[in-house]
Amino acid sequence: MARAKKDLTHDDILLASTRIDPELRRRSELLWDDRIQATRGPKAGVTPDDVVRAAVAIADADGLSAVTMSAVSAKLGFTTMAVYRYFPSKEALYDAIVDAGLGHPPRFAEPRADWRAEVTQVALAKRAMLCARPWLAELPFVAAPHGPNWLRWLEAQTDSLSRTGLSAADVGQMLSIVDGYTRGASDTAISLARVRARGGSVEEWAAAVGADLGRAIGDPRFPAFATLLTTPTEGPSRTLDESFDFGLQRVLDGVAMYINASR
Amino acid sequence: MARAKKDLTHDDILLASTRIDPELRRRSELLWDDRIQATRGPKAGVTPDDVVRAAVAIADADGLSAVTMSAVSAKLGFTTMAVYRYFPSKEALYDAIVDAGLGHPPRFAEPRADWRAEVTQVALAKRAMLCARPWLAELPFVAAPHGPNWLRWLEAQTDSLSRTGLSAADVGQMLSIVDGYTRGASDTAISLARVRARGGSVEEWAAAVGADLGRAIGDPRFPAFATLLTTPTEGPSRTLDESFDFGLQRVLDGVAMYINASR
DNA sequence: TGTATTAGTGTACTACATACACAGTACGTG
DNA sequence: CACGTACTGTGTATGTAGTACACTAATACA
Repeated sequence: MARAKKDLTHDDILLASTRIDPELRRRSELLWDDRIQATRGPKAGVTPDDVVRAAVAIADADGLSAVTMSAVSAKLGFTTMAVYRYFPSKEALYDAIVDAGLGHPPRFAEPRADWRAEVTQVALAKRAMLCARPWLAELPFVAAPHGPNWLRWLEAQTDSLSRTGLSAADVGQMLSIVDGYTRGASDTAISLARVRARGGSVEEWAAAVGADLGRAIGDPRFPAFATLLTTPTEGPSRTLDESFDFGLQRVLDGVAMYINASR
Repeated sequence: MARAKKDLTHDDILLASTRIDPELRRRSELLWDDRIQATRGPKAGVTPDDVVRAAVAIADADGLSAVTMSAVSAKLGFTTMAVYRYFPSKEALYDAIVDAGLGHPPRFAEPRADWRAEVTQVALAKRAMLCARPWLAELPFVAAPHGPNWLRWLEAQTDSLSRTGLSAADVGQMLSIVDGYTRGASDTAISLARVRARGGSVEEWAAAVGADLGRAIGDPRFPAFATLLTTPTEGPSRTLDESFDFGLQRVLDGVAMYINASR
């Protein structure tokens, strides 16, 4: 079957080097380039990293919407426009706080464990990181420039998955499965973490979510889901974390099945 | 092991009915209540649905950031404040366009297919829907009130998964696995769709993403990922869609394995 | 000792969400 | 049938935020 021209393969993505939007390129460079120390002029009072730290602190304390250019400047003791000396736009600053907020993945213990234990470890750590900084999930990950910390997480998972003996293409595929599940299935916990971060109670959050889902009960349009909600659970109910881990193991069962079949 | 008090189980989420933030409750009601037709006063020029349609059209055409209260009003031929007669805040309007944007899941053919085929069908449809309206993914799904269309998608997946004979709790678990993967693993395609929607070319997007990932090559911090990028693919490379479907099948392998073990 | 360069300031402009008071309209009751 | 009431859309105003631009002051190099 002929492949339509616009059906991009993963390989195509890497033959870059064509003209990139100069603004995007600039934003990306700010995440990677060791900034050149200016020689003339007054000494800078702070470093770009100080700016990022201030912005992250604000996001941690009061959520992403509190991270305004003037709030960051004020935190540093400057007037609003000062931040523009370090980041040309709010978007560029946001790129930087995302990468800073991601932090580092866990380091693997030596001697190395098997791939499955390691992949689980990183996935749980990533989920925990997202819950610790729920504002990260408010930003589009893929659309924005990728910084070094973003790659650190990819590297960790790639490293573990490479130990399976799969081909490079298959490793990439398994990576996207695990990471897709990790990010997608963390949404509920992240939403709870966000409410908590703003001082809301768990009960409040549960009430709001439960009330909306509960509308299914008695509504003829949602019979199966209503049954799901009203059937009492046999045995102990899982916490959100246990539920995530259980699901992860089912996903990894599928991954393992493919690995075994590939040998 | 004793469970800490704050470790919420899925069951706890449903014993709602305690005090809910009145603003949230109001926003939720706007998604569900059949609006009471006012008897006195001038006749409304448009319905709330018209407002939502106008807003969705703007989002489809120019992205979420173009959906401002004045843009929506202008599209309807009104001045800015008119929209506030229909939705008390921009957030409430956003709730409504999210639910409208979700649309309906595909209807299952009769006679019904097996659960796996149906789950695949809905997952692919959901991904296609998200790519068709990439602005949906910019909004926090879980945090916002859930409208009827949101439940329709849940209902479809629940319905299929219920045919497996699993317990209600397990159906819910499998649901969150499949939906987690579906949303998480659609990110890349959504990001591409967003660029396309704004008139950007595929090459442009690929160049930007590829350039950032390509920084791993030659960087000693990312050896495994660099290898992943530089190893030539044997055989045909997958498109993004094929890749998603392949991953989904691996996830469903894991789900099926659990189902078989549960019998 | 200039002179180019740069850090932070001050001011101003724009876009946007939204509060509030108002004008006109149409129903329902006396 | 008239009047009050409730409701729709308007006009105006305010606060917040992002950011352009010109300015002042500081610093190192020629």
